[in-house]
Amino acid sequence: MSKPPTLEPRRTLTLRDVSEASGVSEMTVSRVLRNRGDVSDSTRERVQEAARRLGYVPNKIAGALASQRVNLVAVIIPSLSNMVFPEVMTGISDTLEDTGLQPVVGVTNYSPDREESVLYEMLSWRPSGVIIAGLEHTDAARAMLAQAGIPIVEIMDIDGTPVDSAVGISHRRAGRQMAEAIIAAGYRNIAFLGTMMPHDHRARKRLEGFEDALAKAGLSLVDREFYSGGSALLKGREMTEAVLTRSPQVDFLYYSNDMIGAGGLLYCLHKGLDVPGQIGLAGFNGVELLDGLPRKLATMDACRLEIGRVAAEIIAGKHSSGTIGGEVIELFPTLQKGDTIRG
Amino acid sequence: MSKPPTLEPRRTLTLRDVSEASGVSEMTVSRVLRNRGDVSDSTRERVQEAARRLGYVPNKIAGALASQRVNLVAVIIPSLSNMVFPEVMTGISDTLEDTGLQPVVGVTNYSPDREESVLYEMLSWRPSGVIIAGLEHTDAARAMLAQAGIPIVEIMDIDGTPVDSAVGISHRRAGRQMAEAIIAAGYRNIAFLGTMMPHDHRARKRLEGFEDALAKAGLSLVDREFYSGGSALLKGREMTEAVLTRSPQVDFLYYSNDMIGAGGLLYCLHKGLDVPGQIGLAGFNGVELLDGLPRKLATMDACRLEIGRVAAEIIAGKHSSGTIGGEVIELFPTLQKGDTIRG
DNA sequence: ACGCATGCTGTTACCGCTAACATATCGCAG
DNA sequence: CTGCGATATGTTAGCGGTAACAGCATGCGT
Repeated sequence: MSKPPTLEPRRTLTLRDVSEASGVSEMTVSRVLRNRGDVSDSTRERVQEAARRLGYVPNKIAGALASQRVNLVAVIIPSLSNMVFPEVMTGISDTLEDTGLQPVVGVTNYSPDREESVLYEMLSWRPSGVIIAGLEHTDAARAMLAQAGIPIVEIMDIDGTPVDSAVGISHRRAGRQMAEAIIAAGYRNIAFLGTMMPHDHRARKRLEGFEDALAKAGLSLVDREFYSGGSALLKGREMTEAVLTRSPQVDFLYYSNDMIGAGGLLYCLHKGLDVPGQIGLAGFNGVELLDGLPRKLATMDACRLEIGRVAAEIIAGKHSSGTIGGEVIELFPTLQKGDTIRG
Repeated sequence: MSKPPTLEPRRTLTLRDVSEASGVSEMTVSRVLRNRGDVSDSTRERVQEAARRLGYVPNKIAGALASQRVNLVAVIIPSLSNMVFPEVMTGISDTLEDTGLQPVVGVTNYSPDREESVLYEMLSWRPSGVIIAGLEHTDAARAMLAQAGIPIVEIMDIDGTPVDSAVGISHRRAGRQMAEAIIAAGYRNIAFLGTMMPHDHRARKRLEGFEDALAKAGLSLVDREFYSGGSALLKGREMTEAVLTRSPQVDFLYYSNDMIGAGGLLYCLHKGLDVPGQIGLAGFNGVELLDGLPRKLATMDACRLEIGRVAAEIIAGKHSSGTIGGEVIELFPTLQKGDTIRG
């Protein structure tokens, strides 16, 4: 590596360097760079020129320590690889865009312990707020959240007691609604296919709501199949084959997410089954992927974008409601029957 | 909100609080909490107990300023929603796991200006290293990277000149290889379908390599179709229909990514076309999704996990090669012919 | 007995920046 | 001319930790 043609980067620059280069005090440089307080136009220009020429990048660590203000928002989610959280992130980023706040992502892989340590790590950077998925946390994590003294928003789920605020949907209700729609369409031999992850509380709650509604109609699941890991599309295919082989009487397949539902749908179509006449299917999430499938899978959208948007608004303090903290905002997903529930 | 039953969190705790609560100096508390230096067992326990009881969370801002050490690695990528970067992230996280380093993600949405400002923002937190996608950056961004005085790893692509280190594949070569395989299989009327994004340099380079190889065989693309935004699966379907309608003689469809390729494949199968006899298809990336498709799409994996792993190793300073900075590491993707190229 | 390494704890001086206050300088009403 | 508010800049004192070094026992070889 040849050294760059300009100034060699001997050590990192400080305000003092810019101050010396422009002949004013550090304080004035600080004011110019933060665009705060009164500075004469001539000084401002001189300082900006010097900063640009030197390639000065301010040290936010020192700035944050001195000002006791950090423009970071901790976002803690279980995973990035399943289409749902990236969209929540989009909602958050878009809303935070013009607030000066910046999201910082931490991933837990659905492990409560990992969540706890990620949270600890992020809190030690003293963020302005925390957005965290789910209502289930370790006792220690809950205590940290409560003590942090900053706005906390638990997202995705509202079936439980939040530490501070919550934005999400009722997964129990979502499961119930889907069951009711399926029953109303005349299906009676219903199977469930989903994740095995013991820590996917939202999938669990949907199943609970689903079974409640079945029970109310005097029905119960005729079969169930669980998976973990691997290609969701492929798993959906394999699980569907397993269920249909084991329980040929099944006339409806309820999947815990759209990806495995899509796999199941492809399998059924491949087998030449009559969908939705002979057999119906439904997933959950309303992922965009489904638009490209040969037939549209029934699903419920999880209001992901909206959840991100509202959570960010609460943190940024610009959410409509005037109350300070402690609100639970329920969003209502719409059921899209697609082409895989008859009627 | 009722106040928690224990101590009210009046203000955030400092080392001093723990120090007073345990009757030792702040320095000793600091030593205990960082597990550094010699501390007697009895003192250690007393301090830990106090810290735990108070719910003390250290202030890394102050710590970083004092120690001039920050355990963060900036990771700057164009997007999170397309399956490829999440997997790179996994490689990075896994490798950084036991180094004490922590990745922090910034997303640019394929905008060079946004990349520049995200980079500026992250550098102002003085990270220990930067992992950034691609070799194309604004002049200002390149200057910042060069001046930062920390290890920089540009990932995904090696067709160009890196600021410091680079880990990736040659997309030009990848395009060329795929073209050669297609020609060898006897296809002659080849169309390209891909993103229009002017800033997806890697897709562009693949296409360039692809066309080079075609030209060398005396061929050229008989049609091309571009898209941007929307559901990739659906777009693949629509574009494929458009191309096949417009240019019925086409016997091979080369897609710039697997997702649109999958859409195209589903369309072809739906239309009852003979794949790969009558028409062949290929994508790029080797995404796991493909495993669930009725037929396996030909593709080339982009070595995503490996790229993340190696990049993180370089930052962590534990990469095999003894050299200090400035290395270009080329990875070699394998071509998977799947079921959509004949022969 | 002495010297010296070793274990444990405390003291001091910053890290780079900003809040708060102090200090010019100037225009202009009284 | 005086006084006072606005404008523009500088000075001081931290923010909450940690590096570096300074005590002060204690143990041990000689």
